[in-house]
Amino acid sequence: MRRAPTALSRLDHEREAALRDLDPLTLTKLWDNPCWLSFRLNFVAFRFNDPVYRWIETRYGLVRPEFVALYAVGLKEGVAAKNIVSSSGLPKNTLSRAIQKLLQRRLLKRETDRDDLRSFVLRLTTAGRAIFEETMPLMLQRQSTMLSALSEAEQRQLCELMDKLVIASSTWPADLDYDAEQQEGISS
Amino acid sequence: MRRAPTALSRLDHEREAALRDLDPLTLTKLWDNPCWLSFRLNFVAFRFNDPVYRWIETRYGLVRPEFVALYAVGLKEGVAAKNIVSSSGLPKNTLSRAIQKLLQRRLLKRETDRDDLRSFVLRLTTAGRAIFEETMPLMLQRQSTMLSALSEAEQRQLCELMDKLVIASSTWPADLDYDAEQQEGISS
DNA sequence: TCCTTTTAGTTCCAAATGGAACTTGACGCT
DNA sequence: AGCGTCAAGTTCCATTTGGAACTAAAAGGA
Repeated sequence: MRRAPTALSRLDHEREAALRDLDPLTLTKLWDNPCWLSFRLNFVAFRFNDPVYRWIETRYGLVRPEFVALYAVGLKEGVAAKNIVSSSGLPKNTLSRAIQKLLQRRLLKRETDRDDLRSFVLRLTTAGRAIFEETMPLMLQRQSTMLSALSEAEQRQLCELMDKLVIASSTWPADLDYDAEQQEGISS
Repeated sequence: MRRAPTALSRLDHEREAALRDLDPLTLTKLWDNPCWLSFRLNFVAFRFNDPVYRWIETRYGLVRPEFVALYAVGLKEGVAAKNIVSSSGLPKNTLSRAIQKLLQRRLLKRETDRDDLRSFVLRLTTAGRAIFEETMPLMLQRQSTMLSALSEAEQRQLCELMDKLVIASSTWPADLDYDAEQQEGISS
């Protein structure tokens, strides 16, 4: 079976420590798995998401889609639900409900968009912004905890490589069988 | 507001194309977001996961946790449910159900572990392995589509950087407020 | 050895989820 | 202007989810 480019390399101290702490199946998924990219991405993303969302849920009683919405509005006042939908990948009814909840709790306010009467412009209330600003430093702290294994240069590299992927992503087919058709030259 | 290390750099052609295709909020989350790491990770991971799981669901009628289990057993015959739980982050009852479904559909078989009578050893049936082997090339194709934006050297770099993060992950606190305590020197 | 604590996996049930249909407004075409 | 199509957001409802309690087996003490 094909392996990840780093398989079996660098069997040093850190690696040994990791071998002890991680489940054997995790090790297989990491170093004996042809699909190395997705597992690493999901694994590292999960190590960020899980503590963050658990903390936010216990601290503020906001579930994931609710915080996604609040965070989005915090980053960019005046967005509409549709923007949050397409930037988050969550279904639009889930976000509709999340926004309703945030409106009820007065963490968000909205006014109809005068240019498109179907749409609403979302803003944070003072209470909403307070949560956003309280949370941000914790998330940044988590990020820097995670990045502390890398040098400054490596952090910049990682950022650039991920950027390239994101930028290229608009050219990736939305469907898997389309990827395969491209490869095999099937046109039907 | 702080920005990602790559913010405003490299405003070249690819970047312009991406600016056109992506939602404005997505651009903010990418290049005007102090938490650049998590958004990039989640974004790229989603671009892999979403087509893959949709395809598997329509093709085989397997939902995500079911395929997670099948794939795990495919990678490493003889694992137990607990291994899949700790390597996937899914709750154990969800995986219990997924495995039941796979057993019913005869994609998986299991025997009690003679060393631990609480536990079961899982294996793929022929039908299960067929799905695993049919799916793998498509996932690899998706992976190489995604990586095609990077040179060979960059791909190796990315793999190594993600490896470092994964290896370091065992030292990251499980809880967010613990991260913060570390930073602020709170001991209670 | 007996007893407490932990662990693997299952079951229960209230809550979240997400596909699909729906409502209302915008856009395009003739 | 009139009409068909598309888009933003909501509602409906069957399904999935996941926390918590549970069962049974293993591990850890004293």
